[in-house]
Amino acid sequence: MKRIADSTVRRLSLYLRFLEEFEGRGLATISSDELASRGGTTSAQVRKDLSNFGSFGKRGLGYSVPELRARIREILGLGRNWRVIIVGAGKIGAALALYRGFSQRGFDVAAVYDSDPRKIGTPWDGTTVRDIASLERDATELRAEIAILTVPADQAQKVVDRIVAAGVRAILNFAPVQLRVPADVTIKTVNMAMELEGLSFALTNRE
Amino acid sequence: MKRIADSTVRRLSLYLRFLEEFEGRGLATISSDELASRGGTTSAQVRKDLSNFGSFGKRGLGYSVPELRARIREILGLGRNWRVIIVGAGKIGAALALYRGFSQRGFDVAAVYDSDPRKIGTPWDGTTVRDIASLERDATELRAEIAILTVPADQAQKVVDRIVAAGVRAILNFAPVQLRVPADVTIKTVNMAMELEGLSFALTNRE
DNA sequence: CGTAACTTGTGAACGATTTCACAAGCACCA
DNA sequence: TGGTGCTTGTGAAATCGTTCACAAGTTACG
Repeated sequence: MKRIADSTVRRLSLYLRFLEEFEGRGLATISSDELASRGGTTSAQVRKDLSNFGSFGKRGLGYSVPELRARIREILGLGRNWRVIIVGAGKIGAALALYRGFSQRGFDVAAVYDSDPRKIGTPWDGTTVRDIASLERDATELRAEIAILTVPADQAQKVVDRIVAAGVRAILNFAPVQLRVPADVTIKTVNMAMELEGLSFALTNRE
Repeated sequence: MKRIADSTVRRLSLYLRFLEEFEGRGLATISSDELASRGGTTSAQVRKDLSNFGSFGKRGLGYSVPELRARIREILGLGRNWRVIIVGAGKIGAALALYRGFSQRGFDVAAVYDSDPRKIGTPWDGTTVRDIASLERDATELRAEIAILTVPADQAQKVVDRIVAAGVRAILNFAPVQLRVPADVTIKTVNMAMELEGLSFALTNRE
């Protein structure tokens, strides 16, 4: 399959959100132009993005909202539920676990891990915090596909190696470090400091 | 000034982190190649990034670690402290406020806002939660440059309009919606759902 | 002082992504 | 049925970002 740009995938996510909103309002069809203006892009961009995967619209009419929504869900792999583990039961991990959007969107938190003996065994939103030492041992039981990493920076690489060893092939990293993973593992890093510094740069270098 | 790519700014942040680490270890100089391999990029990329802002290296030798660190800090606008307000005292807001890296890196939390009467007035890490209604009134006192937005999606646009009205020109948005702001306001959106869907796409469309 | 080893800074080539522009398809209506 | 108005899908052009490749500067050393 043709390589798809990361920016395209992000926009598909965005379109999906708008389509859900439009469907909630009972709209039957939508044009690439309406979708574009809602998402801050252009109609040509919307059509190009979609054309990577087929042709879903009707000339002269636009796109059927429910159909396009279904197609994008399928493209993004949201036709099924994913098993997620959260590694690091600190403040950020807790905030994420409580975020309702998660399970609503088909990402089920299967387990939460920590290395702190004071946290291990404590109750956590219907389950209990597990010892990070049992990560590999639990792997066959849980068969998690996605890991969310919220451990301190200095432990992140060590922990991510074990996550990969446990068979997880997609990682969302909140630790403020650059992690190394094998080529067949997808990792996305969300780095607060980097975002803030981007804002600082923008404020400083206004013309 | 020449327009700088977003990707360049993100890499500068990354280089800065490495330089701090190297300086901590007492290294005096570093080559573009070492910096590159540490950050998963190429030496040409490092040099091109830096060349946007001047020439800081010595041919044959590389870059002085302390000097380059100082230069990048200056470029990113980190030579001063920034006043930050957190709008939305929920779980995510709380997790962020407690994140130590913030103040360490020169981003001072000047105030926290919420609209929930049960939260307003409660103590919060040395200050108290303020009523979001007083946002504009507080503006001249606080002179905040950056706002971190962690309110529910359905309130986000309304709140962001008020943040802009209060004179804030840079916003880090955690609400899972696309926000509209005037052209002179910089907004960065961190959207968990979008990141997870990116992982879902990657897992689904492996060749 | 000359040469070898190394590394920067940067035009030019390349590759990827976005925008343009238009033929072709569809619905509606007279 | 033919004409009008609208919107898609997509090559081609333009723009943007990355990689290549090499001249030129610097140090080390005999």
